[in-house]
Amino acid sequence: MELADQICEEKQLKFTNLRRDVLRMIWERHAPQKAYDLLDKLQATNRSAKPATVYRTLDFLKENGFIHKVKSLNAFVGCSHPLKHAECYFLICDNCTEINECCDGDITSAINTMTKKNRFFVKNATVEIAGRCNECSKITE
Amino acid sequence: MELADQICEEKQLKFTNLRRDVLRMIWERHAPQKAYDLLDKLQATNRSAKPATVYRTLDFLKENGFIHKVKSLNAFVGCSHPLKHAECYFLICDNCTEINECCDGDITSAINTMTKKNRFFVKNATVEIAGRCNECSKITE
DNA sequence: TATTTAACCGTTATATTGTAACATATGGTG
DNA sequence: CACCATATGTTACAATATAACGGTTAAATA
Repeated sequence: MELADQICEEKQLKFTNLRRDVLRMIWERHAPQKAYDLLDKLQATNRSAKPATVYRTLDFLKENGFIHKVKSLNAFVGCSHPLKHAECYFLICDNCTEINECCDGDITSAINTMTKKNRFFVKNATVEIAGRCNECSKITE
Repeated sequence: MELADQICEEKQLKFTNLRRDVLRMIWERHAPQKAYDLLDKLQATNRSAKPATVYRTLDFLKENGFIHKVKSLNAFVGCSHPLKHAECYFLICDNCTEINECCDGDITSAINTMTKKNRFFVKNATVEIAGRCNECSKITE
């Protein structure tokens, strides 16, 4: 959060209460959160919140690298290093729904090699790996 | 399509007209197609088609490895090698919307190494790379 | 052949996810 | 203060997806 403050100041972005609240909510849980769940929470203190309120705010946070959208879940998680927002890959446990952001250079360079071979110019790579975290792999089937 | 026929026979799956039609529609274009677009096309010949019709059929095709869902687009593409359906990665041109299925061992092994390091047990890896294909990179900004 | 059963499909309804468009407020700048 | 840009409020709706139930079909077994 303090980092977000810093970055907004540097980039001259308006880190309004609304944006601050939503980012805080997202960081409150370790698991991806749905837009409409965030909306419910928002409405607890901000009666006028509507879908557009949430989606606009999420857009701002996404564009500025503070959060990621997890596409396989249609849900949102905080980004733990907004400054190098690009090479972020996710490990998503389908039992406990915890999510783990990983930045792996080997994956990045494998992607780069592969895309170069295909003469493809990458803007953005989505890597979302679903499975079981170590804890959950022991317990349930 | 013939391959699909074969596989269904081997696996004792019922490759009904509906399923066959939807798979054919998906293969008709090289770009990912939306569920509701497929529904529109279906309704041209099959008045009774409803959302559930399409989604059920897509589920069948997905579960049996004939198609992929492209999560970053909420759209569906044919799988070019249903028999080894696992290590499929996508290059998605955001200009012409063509999509390219790639099976890259280096990416797979980078993912395996990374997940092992994190003691994570992979069930399924989604890799969707957005950018420009060679053609489109020359033309538009 | 008759009976059973499981899968497939039709149908209605509704849930979930996401945007468009326009009005109003707010805060910085000339 | 007047102006402008950006942010937010508000209404309406579009797009994506699933639940639930009943009828039909086709294959399997008695």
